[in-house]
Amino acid sequence: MSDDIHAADGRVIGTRAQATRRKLLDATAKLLSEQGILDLRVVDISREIGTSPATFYHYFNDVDEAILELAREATEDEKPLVDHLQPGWSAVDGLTRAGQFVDAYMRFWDTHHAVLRVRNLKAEEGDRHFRKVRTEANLLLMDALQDMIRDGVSAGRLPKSLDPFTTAAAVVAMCERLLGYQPEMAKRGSSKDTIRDTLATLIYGIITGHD
Amino acid sequence: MSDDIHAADGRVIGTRAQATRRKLLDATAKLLSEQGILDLRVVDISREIGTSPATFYHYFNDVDEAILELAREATEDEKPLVDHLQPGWSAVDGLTRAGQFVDAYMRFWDTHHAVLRVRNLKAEEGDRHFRKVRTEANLLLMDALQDMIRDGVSAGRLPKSLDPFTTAAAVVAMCERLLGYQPEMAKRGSSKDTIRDTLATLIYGIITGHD
DNA sequence: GACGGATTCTGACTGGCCGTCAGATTTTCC
DNA sequence: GGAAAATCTGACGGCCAGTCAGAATCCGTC
Repeated sequence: MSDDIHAADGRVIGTRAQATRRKLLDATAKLLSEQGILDLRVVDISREIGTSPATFYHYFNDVDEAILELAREATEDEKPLVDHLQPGWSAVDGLTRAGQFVDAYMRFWDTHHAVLRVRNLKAEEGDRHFRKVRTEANLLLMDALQDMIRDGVSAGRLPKSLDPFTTAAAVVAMCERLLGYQPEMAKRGSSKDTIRDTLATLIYGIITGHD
Repeated sequence: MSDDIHAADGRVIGTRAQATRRKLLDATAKLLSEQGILDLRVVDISREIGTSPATFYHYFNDVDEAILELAREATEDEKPLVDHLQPGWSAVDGLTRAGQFVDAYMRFWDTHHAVLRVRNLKAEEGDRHFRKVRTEANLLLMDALQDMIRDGVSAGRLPKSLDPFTTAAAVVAMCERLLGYQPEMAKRGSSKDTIRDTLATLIYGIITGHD
């Protein structure tokens, strides 16, 4: 597989075209976070960069394809988060490290939440491509988490009824979804810092079995 | 506020109309779980019950309004779950009780996931009505969870850095989202039972501070 | 510096869905 | 049986998706 960038018809494209494609992707991301997927129209995306819908369809077969590309880019930004999830969180520094992971995750979420929302919707509605992208992204974190959890179980700090893979998934699930609640929680008195500290404490507890 | 059922123009409707409205709601729910929100068309909903789009618009101003109603109905089905979340989970029976809660939650989710998915999407995209419905539904469980968590914190079984409200939100978040991962996890070897047991163990641990 | 082929872009069109409204049909009640 | 109320729908204007033929631009070559 090559890294060349293709138009919708599969042809490799030059630098001018690459710039147009990039502008279309950026406009898609912008409108997605401003208006949401249900009101996203190709006309608007095109207008946003001063071109016509036909141009959009020159680069993408449909809107999904553009969003899928944005979701892949989000996955790239998720990769560095794994660095925070290396085995060996101790009773001394574990909570601090969990906090650092949560900080990084929150930044990642802030940047990409509009796209991730659609990725998750389409994945849950059964779209094959979005499922694949989501699963790959989640496995990045889950593989690392799984190892740490397995350590905790075999050291007897965590109950044997915890399946490491499922627990890892639960941790990712908790992070993802809790941040989705943020705006409503803010209204009821949970500040960003409270969320951060609570999430870090929970993750630290779940993963290591320390309290 | 009365319990009378209204058409889109606000007039109270009779029994024949109520039956039509109900059929439209059922058809909406059916197509929502079959095709997803992005491909949901009013024409299809109407055709499903052998009527015309104009009839749909007689009862709902738009598709959102119908889905909002379905989301409210889901909330009704969520209320009984609170019974499982009464303080006093002990080291002896706590895990069993957590398991019963998870069982009930999984049944609830199975029934309503297509609607809940849209409710959550719209809520996260900032729709006021869907936010309200989601918040109210979540608070049902969170209020009960919060009390249990507060008990755990004041008894010293849970760390003080856990904010009870945020922790309650995290538990709900974990349940909701993890079940969304189910199909993909099944492919990687996490059976429904594994998910159930792991989730129960996690909830039991988070809420009570026992391991 | 202008010519020709390759690349990139777009105007204009078809088809389909949304949402409305006037009026047809059915029910209710006297 | 007939008038009034309730319920339903055919038909239409407007808007957006997606396509295609051809216009505009770019780039290497002489």
